[in-house]
Amino acid sequence: MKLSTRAEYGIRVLVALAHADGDRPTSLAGIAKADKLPHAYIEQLVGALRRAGLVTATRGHSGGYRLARPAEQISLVDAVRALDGPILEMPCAGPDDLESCDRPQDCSVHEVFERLHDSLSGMLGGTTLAEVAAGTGGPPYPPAVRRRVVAAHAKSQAASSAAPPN
Amino acid sequence: MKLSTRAEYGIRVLVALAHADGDRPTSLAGIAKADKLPHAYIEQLVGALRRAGLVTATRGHSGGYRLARPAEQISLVDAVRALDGPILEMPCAGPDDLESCDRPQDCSVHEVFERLHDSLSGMLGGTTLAEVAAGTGGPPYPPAVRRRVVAAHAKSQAASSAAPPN
DNA sequence: CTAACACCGACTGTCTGAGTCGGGATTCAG
DNA sequence: CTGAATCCCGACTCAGACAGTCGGTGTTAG
Repeated sequence: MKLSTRAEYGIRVLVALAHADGDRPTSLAGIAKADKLPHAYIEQLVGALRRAGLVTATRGHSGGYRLARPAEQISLVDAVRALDGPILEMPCAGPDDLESCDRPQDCSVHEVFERLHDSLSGMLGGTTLAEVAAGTGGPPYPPAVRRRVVAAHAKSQAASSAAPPN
Repeated sequence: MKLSTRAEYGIRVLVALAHADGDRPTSLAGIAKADKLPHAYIEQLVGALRRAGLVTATRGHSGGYRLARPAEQISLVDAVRALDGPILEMPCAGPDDLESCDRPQDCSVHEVFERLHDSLSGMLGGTTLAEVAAGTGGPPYPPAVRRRVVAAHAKSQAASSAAPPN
C-alpha cells in the first residue's frame, strides 16, 4: 500500500500554492526549487491538476499557477483522484462497482475492500488544503476516533508475536 | 492506491481457513480450486503467513493449514503486514519514522500521511477474520462514523466539477 | 512405496511508476 | 523586436516490483 509520488508531489505543490496565495501566480520553477521536486515531472502533474479544474495557469513571463478555488474548498480526495485516478483500485472495491467482482457468490472480502475504500476517501475527503497548509494536518477529527484507532493498533501489535513497526 | 493481490489472496485463504475451522487441517489445493486462486502462488503467500505465526502447517498426506489462533484474534492488519510489509509505505509515514523525512523543516504533508496510515491500520486492525468470515464485514463500527465518511465523500463529489466515481 | 501434501529457491515476463527530453506556444520587459 | 521566463505537450527511457511459474525436496498417512 502506497500513495504514488504523483499524489505526494501534487499535494506538495497544491500546498505551496495555498501558502503563496497572494494574487500573483506562482511559478513551478520556484516551487520545484524550494521543495526540491523534479521540475519537469511536476510540470506534468500540475497539468493533470489543471485539467481537473483544481488550479488555473497564466502563461508567459511572470506567469504561473493559482488555486482555482479557495483552499478551504479543495479536499485531498480531489487532488488524489486527479493525479492517481481511483482512490482504491481493486477488482471489487468502490461503492459503485459491486458487480465487477467475479468471485462466486460469497465474496466476503468484498465488503472489507469497500470499507477500506470508505475509510480512505473519508479521511482524504475530510481534509482540505487549507487545513494541511495551516499545519493543523486535518479537520477537527474527534480525538475519540484517534484514540480508538491507536488502541486497535496497539492491540493487534500485542496480539502478533513480534510484529515489526509500521 | 491499491492492495496487492498478495494481500487479497492471503486474506481469502485466511478466511477460507476460518470457515473450515474444524480440527483437521485444510489443504491449499482445495482452497485454490474452490476460490479459483493460483495454487503455486498462494503457496508462497501462505509461507509468509506461517512465518508470521498466523497459520500452522502439518505436512504429509492429508496435511494442510490451520489458523494458529482463533479467528477472533487475528486482525486484517496482521495479515496485510505479513504479506505486504508496511501498511503505508512512504518516505515519512508511520507513527515511528518521523525523522526519515528529508524535507526541510515544514513538511506539512507529513501529518497527512500519518493520519492516512492511522486511518488504514485502524480500519484493518479493527477488523478480525472472524468478522469477515461471518459476513458482517466489520466490527460494530458506530454508524455515525460511516455517515460522516459518506457525507464528506458526497460533499467533495459535489465540489469537484465532474468527478468520476470511485 | 506411493500418493498427497507442505516447503523452497530460482526464474521469467509484463506492467507501471518515475522521471527525462526536446520542442512549441505565450506573454512581458527592455 | 528580441529575448527571457513561463506554461504546455507528446514521446521516450529505465528500473523495479508484481504476479506468477517451475522443478525439485521433505514428510507423512494409507
